[in-house]
Amino acid sequence: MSTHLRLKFGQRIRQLRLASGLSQEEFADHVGFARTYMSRIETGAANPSLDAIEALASALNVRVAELFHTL
Amino acid sequence: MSTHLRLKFGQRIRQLRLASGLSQEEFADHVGFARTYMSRIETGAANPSLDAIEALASALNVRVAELFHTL
DNA sequence: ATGTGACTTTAAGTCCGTG
DNA sequence: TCACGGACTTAAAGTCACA
Repeated sequence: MSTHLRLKFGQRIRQLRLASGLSQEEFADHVGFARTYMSRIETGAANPSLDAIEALASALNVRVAELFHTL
Repeated sequence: MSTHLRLKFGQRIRQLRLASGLSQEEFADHVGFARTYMSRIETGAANPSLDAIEALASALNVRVAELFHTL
């Protein structure tokens, strides 16, 4: 039940989102997610599906594998 | 709505599961999933969560990033 | 040994708000 | 601008029967 990965994943998403210069809400709109859901993803509270992970990677212009390289 | 990734992900899981010499049912037991759910994952019908993906990687003794390297 | 349909239970994901 | 909560709605997760 390790929430490690969710936490690290969220931190990674935030890192890349900040690098893109977007606010959480702007980015959420871009991905097509609710802003509250983006918050929960970045804080590690959410457990996103593969489709959701793919949407995040796509919005960040990186491949899914790159989201996990550092973890 | 691209199911591409789910399909490719399922194929990758099946590839690694077969390489380990386990049947779908044996592997499902090892991961802690229902056999029918494993079938859906491998066929791309299921949209597994990050926690589920982590459990699969763990059972296969690979890092999550490795599951996505080839996709 | 695997895929699928029909089903129930749990959690993902949305939308309203607050500090 | 973001974290967090409550009350939703939709889909993931798991069970069972059958081909």
